[in-house]
Amino acid sequence: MVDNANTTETQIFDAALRVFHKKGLAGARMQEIADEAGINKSMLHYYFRNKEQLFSQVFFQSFRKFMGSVLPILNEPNTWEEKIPVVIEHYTQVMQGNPHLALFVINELRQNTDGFSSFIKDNPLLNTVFVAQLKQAMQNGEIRTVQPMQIWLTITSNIIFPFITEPMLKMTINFHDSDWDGFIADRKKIIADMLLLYLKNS
Amino acid sequence: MVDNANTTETQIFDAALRVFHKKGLAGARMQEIADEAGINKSMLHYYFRNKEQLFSQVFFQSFRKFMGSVLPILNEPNTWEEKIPVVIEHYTQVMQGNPHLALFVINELRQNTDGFSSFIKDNPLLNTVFVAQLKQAMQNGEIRTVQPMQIWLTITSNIIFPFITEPMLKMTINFHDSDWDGFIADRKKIIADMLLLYLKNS
DNA sequence: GTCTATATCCAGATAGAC
DNA sequence: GTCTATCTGGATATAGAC
Repeated sequence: MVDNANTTETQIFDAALRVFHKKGLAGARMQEIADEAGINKSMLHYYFRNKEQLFSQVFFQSFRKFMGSVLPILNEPNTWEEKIPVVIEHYTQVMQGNPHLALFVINELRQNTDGFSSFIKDNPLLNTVFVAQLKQAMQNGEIRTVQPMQIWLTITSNIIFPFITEPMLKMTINFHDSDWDGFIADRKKIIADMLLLYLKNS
Repeated sequence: MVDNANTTETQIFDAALRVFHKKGLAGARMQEIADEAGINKSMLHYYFRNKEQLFSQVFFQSFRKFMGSVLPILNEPNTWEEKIPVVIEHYTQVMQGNPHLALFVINELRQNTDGFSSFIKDNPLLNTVFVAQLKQAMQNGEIRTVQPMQIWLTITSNIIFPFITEPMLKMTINFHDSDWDGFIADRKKIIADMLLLYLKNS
């Protein structure tokens, strides 16, 4: 099988992803993407026709990575309680590997709600095994009755928000880089402990 | 005293604030700001010289509203326990009154870390009465020992993140507008309860 | 202070040689 | 497929009349 991982097209795509993630659709420049890819600007148009289409491809891959990558975890055959730290660990690693991903997706989605809504609607988040397990545990009286969406938002807010405000945090307080890693490590445990304690205490 | 609230200059500033909040620095257009203010485009340059300066003024006011407005609350002479729901309520109202504020500040700050750092550093967040009270309670063994920054991030993440992802949430699940208000009302109580439970359970 | 007209620049996109 | 050169539209900014 031929390795197509390093074709011109993928080089452009990877460069575009980096630039769009950092600058957004409005702030990105085709010239900068070309420079980042180390090729000529016309090549962008040759392979992707125009800026809009190049952006679309980057956006949809990013959206899937941000929203879709967690679904398999939520549908695994372990307990809801076991899933929580796994989800936290998952998002931590996604954020660490793609520092601009979350803010990019949130931002572009906010500005172009209409354009993407057809692609995105019917997100199966609320139909996962995880949510079914939570509802069951609530019915059984094992945990407090709360909207599953509140639980989901508690998990994601607590782990994603620190990353998107990371530059601000490092600026306003004196975080050294070594402190940051420890801070995130602590945070993973705190979030899981806090949520479990809340759910089980009725 | 003369009322200067409706001068051309303030009309421009208010219009610029709305447009910059929605579109960001890179996405905003001077023409759109002029249209929004109902005046001629040259007026923007007459009063604010150029786009950069107009943006700066908008940004710094927004930053103060986002970060600075909570400081008085944290320094009031009530207990740390009383402050928590007040802070949550405060941020809820700021978000509801300025739907684009948080994402705007987070975003522009991320893209121009250097440009604003001198203005922003030495944020007195960690020197507030609130943080002093938390440390004291930890020393007394009244609450669990955690970095105050973890507590602060738990409060802000849980209440701000849902607002900045609001369009996404309304898109991916079926939130009707009436549900949303109830969801936020529930959320305020959940966050406070969850955090207090966690802190007091050692 | 407010407007119209215009200068200047820059980014996206295309034409066409190789 | 890849490059250089160029076109075109749009956005910031200025000049200058009133």
